Order: sequence, then structure tokens, then C-alpha cells
Amino acid sequence: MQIGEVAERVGLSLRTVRYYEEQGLITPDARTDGGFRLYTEEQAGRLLLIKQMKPLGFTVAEMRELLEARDAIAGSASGGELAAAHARLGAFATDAATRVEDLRTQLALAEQFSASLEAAASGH
Amino acid sequence: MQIGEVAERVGLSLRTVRYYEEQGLITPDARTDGGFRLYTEEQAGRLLLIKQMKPLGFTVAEMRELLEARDAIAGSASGGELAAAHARLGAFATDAATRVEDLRTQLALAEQFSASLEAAASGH
DNA sequence: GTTACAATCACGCCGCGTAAATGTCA
DNA sequence: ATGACATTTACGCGGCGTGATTGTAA
Repeated sequence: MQIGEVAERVGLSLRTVRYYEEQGLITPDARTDGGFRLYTEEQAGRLLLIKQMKPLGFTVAEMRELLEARDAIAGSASGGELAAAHARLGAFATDAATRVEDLRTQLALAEQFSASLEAAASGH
Repeated sequence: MQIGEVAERVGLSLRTVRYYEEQGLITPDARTDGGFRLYTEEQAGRLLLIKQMKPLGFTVAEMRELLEARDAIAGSASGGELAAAHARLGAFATDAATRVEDLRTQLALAEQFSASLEAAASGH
């Protein structure tokens, strides 16, 4: 797959995918002789994970940390590092949970706001 | 009230309040002889309205439009402009409703993400 | 005369959008 | 050789954060 297809499937712009590469979140699996980026199915999944973190307001640096932890778990046989990576994942999990809570309250406030707007527009 | 108090009550930074002024969203009711901004209770409400629009992703320009429409309704006795202002408020209302919907789906996705993160951190 | 609060520049940052100019795939 | 797709480079922008320096309020 080249960048256009992966971007469309995941729902990101080409610019964004290249930006994530620049920031060390993802590297294309290969390139054509002419320099076109080539991605695997697995990397599409990686980009999807990144996209899922966005609405929670994680920074690109945080996304990188999370991915590094995940990579460490997936690709390491040594013991000490594995435990540490698990701990970092755990920290991200609790962080994500509180962010979800925040998002929930924001939604509630937004609903109120929307309702009051409709009232002001029609009624009053 | 001066800027520090109003900012604290509304939950915005001083910088943000000044920025909104620079962008034409709000003007302090008065200034002290030395130049300190002074705000009224009503203006605190105006800032709250602004803050409520933020989670829905409205731009500062859009906030200004909405406020202008509201001001037109509040402070005009002429007929034609009033109807137009009402129409603009209505447009904002439907816009806000769709944005609330988007937020809802984002929340749902975020919940899934959070759950999968916790599973990855503890289980597997 | 302190101490807290405020004023005005002004530069910086993040997460991309958006050309512009050039090369590559089928 | 013609599109469609891609490459790099670079400048721009929104929404503030964060000093630095100086003045005002009580």
C-alpha cells in the first residue's frame, strides 16, 4: 500500500501521516525505487491507534511513548524491560480513563449549551 | 471586577481573556485611571458563553459571529435586522447540534479505546 | 514602601494546511 | 507521453503559553 491508500483507509491526510513519521511515530515498511512510501496492513492498524488517541487530547510525544511501550512489549524477550513497559501502559490506561471522564462532562455541558441555543433561536 | 477575578470565576487565563478582547469578542466595561480592565457581571456571563463554545470546536471568528447576532437581538428595535439575527442564531443552533452528535460518537470511540488499553495493560 | 495585581510587547509552540516545484508510477 | 500519485521544502495559521519589562492598586 502506498501513502494515499493507507491515509484514506485510516482517515488521515497525507500531510498528517508524513508528520507522524517525522515525529518518530511510524516508519514506512519500505520504499519503491523512486522513493514512494510503502505500508503494511499492520502499520495501518498502528495509524488507527494513533487516530484513536487524538480525541482524548494526547500529544504526539505521548502517542510516541505509548507506541514505544507497546513495541517493547511486543518485541522483547528480556524480563526487566517488559515489566517496565507494562507499567507505562498501565499509566496510560488510567490517564485515558480520566480523559474519557473529562470528555463525558464536556459532552454534558455541550448538550446544555446546544439546548439553550435552540431555545434562544426559536422561542424567547 | 478586574481581569484576575473574572478570569478565575470563568475558568480562563488572563492571556486568553485579553486575546478574546484583541479578537473583538469582548471589551471591558471600563478601565481604571491606571489602565486596569474592569468587567461587569454581565460580561462574566459573556465569557462563560464563550467558554461553553470551545469544546464544540467553534473558532474565535464563529464565536464573534454568534455574539454579534445575540447582541443584535438584545439591542435592536428595528425589524429587518432582528429577523436576520434570529436566523443566524438558528444556523448556529443546528451547527451546535451536529457538533454535539460528533462529540458523542467521539466519546463512544474513546471509551472503546480506553477499555482496550486497560485490557492490554493488565491482561494479555 | 512593600506586595499583589496588572499592563503591553514579543517570541515560541503544536499540529498540521497549503502551496510550489519536481519526480514517479501504470 | 499522459494522467494520477507521490516527493521534498518551506511558509502560514490558530489559540494561546510564557517570559521580560514596567506600571498601578491598596
